[in-house]
Amino acid sequence: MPELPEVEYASRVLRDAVVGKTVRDVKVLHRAQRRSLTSRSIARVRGARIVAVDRRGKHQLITLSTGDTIVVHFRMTGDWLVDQARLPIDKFARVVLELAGGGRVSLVDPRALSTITLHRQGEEALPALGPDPTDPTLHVDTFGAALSRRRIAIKQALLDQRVLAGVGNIYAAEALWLAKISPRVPASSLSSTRQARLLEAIRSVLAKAQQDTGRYRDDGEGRFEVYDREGMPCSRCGTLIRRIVQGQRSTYYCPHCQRR
DNA sequence: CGTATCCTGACC
DNA sequence: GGTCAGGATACG
Repeated sequence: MPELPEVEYASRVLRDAVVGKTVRDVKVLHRAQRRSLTSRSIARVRGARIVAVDRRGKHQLITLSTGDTIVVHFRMTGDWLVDQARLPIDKFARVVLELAGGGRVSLVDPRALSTITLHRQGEEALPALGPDPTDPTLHVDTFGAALSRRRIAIKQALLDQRVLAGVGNIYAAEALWLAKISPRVPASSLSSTRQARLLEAIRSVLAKAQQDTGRYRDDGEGRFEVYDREGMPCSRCGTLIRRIVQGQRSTYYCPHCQRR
């Protein structure tokens, strides 16, 4: 469940659970995570107090009293589980933070593709990222300039975190549908009018998702207009939604509303 | 630029 | 048994 709105929600859950607490111990339960979170890193975390939790794009940043920063990325299937250290561990727990006082936060991730890394103070903790689309100071011109430099399909440009941080496969498709833009047109070909319409659509789709996230857990039909709706009618025109593959990711779109 | 790779589970 | 999955990176 992790695109910007879901990660924003998860980071709030984490913040409420850990800020002000001391890390008693860290346990890495899967070899995939051990590659990035070494026993040397764990030794630096143990005993530190958690000062803050922030989000940037799909990354969560945990600031420690030592000045170090833990960066967590959920990739496809990561999430937090907050409970007590005395309870049985979740089947899919990959990394566990045990807190002083008996609290526990588990990084649960069936596919174990999540990453968790430790960065020293002053060291760059994040990869190169474009602005968050939710940042109100982001101006259309900045977004447009980033798009105009890319000849790749607009859908793929939206997935490039250096263009915008936090947009993933679902909301890229949803935003393009809302803006009535074909996922296959070159990013650089969008007029400034369409650039503006697209940024607005992205913001709208993310804001709506943010409202829904956490409020109704998951379930659900009817959450998306095009994503995972191949062969179903477009809610605007009735044309059947189509699925194509771009950069090894599924793209869903309405071939009528989203012509080039 | 496209392609393979990291993992595991769900589903056909 | 094969395919697909809300992500990103390393490679040729």
